[in-house]
Amino acid sequence: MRLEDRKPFHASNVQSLTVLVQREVERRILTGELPAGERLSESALAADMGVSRGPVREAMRGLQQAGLVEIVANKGVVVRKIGYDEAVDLYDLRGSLFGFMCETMARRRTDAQCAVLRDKLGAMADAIRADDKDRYYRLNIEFHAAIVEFCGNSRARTVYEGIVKEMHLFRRRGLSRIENMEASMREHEAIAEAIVAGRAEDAREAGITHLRNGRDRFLATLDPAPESLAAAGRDRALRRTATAE
Amino acid sequence: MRLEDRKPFHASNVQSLTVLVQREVERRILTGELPAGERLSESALAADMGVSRGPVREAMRGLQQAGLVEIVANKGVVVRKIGYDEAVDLYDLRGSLFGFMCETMARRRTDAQCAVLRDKLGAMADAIRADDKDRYYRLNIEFHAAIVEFCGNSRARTVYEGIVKEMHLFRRRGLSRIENMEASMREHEAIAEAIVAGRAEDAREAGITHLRNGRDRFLATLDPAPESLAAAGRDRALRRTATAE
DNA sequence: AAGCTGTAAACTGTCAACAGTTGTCAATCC
DNA sequence: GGATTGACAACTGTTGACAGTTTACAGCTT
Repeated sequence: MRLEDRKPFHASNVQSLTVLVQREVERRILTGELPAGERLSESALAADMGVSRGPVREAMRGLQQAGLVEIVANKGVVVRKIGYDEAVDLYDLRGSLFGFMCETMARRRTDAQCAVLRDKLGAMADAIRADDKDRYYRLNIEFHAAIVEFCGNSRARTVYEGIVKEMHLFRRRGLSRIENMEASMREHEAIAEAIVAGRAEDAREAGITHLRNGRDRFLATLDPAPESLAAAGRDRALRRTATAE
Repeated sequence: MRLEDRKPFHASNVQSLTVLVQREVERRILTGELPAGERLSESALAADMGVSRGPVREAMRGLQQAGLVEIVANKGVVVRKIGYDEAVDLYDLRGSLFGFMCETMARRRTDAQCAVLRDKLGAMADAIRADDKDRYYRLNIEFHAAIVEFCGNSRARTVYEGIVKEMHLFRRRGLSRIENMEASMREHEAIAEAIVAGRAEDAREAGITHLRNGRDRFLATLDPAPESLAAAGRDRALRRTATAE
């Protein structure tokens, strides 16, 4: 499939090859088609996609800034590898940002936005009753996306979405499973309730709590959870040595 | 001055032209040498720095991802222009991040790090006694930088520093002035105290408060402060029309 | 046999040239 | 007179080629 064939034609869809290449490589990384640690050859990518090396190089530069690849001078570019501690840091940062966005949306919410949140919640409750985990997972993503969008802080949104992408670099399994739908649902309800009521501080805490629980649920599924996770005030150098992988 | 002459030679300093160009253009943007809204010509930049257009294009791609420039297909690159509302959003986001970093440092702090904070505070008190605003300003930056570094979350640091850079795109004056050193000092003391004591939640709130106050002090100096700032729950579209500039 | 050295292949960094697009401006038509 | 069209200039998008570096491997030395 040629890159240009993806979307129906429209003037605004005519992008530079750089953008197309960047999007495609990003997709391959996020789907795991290009696993973390993989070394990327410019010429190989260029040949594979039928373009010259220029656009590929530019795309790599963009992906580097986005944190998805690392570029070493005269050696090449590799898909970033994320260790256990770094993943925990990303989870925490993401949680803090999500809390901020919940708080911000609570301050700026409109009735229409609140209605959207309520709709999503209703659909999620339906999914639970039908025991449809896949549908619940999709709605879960939509619920989060709605808050991210409605918070209205576009820079926060960019940063948040970048971090979510980056987190895909850490392991791959488990990311699309929600074991305890009921617990997840209760947390969503708490978030939505606080936002709708305009209780900004409560919304922030509910958002952070939700992601912290999600983090713990996910990390608990990992092989031998390094004890460093629980220990507070732990030394940085020490943690580095305990890096997963 | 040639780009290569900046630093003493070391193997790790041998960077690609792309990196050198990106750094140089970033410097010109942050110093205001290239004002917001300025249109950048690849050929002109390339000629000016004595390189070809390739590295310049790659550097532009990096600066775009960093939020410092905007690239429009087939039209060119312009230094990003930030309006009033966007600046307020950036301040809020930065505050939230700084709070997160204070909180995180409070959890992970070491004695050596606490000693550094105390040293900075002492030096700042000296600067106040000497009524040396410039010195206080430098130390203020160092104090913030220390927290950013000691929080240990490297991704948070990257994001935070990127946002600080981006904020330079909004106006330029006033950014390097601190009117009320005593008030600023008290806030710093509150942050440091909470961190040293390990009171993470207090540290977070002190950090957020500090930046919120800084934001208000700065925004208050702007010409006709749009009333939108004070109004909570304000409509997004309306705010957009009130954009400064 | 283990380690070192030199050579060659492969790849990255950079450049200059070509192709395609956008914007300008003057001439033309209604 | 105003709007439209066409050509020209300037610039961006892309390409292929060349130079310098890294890496792997074969051959040599100890």
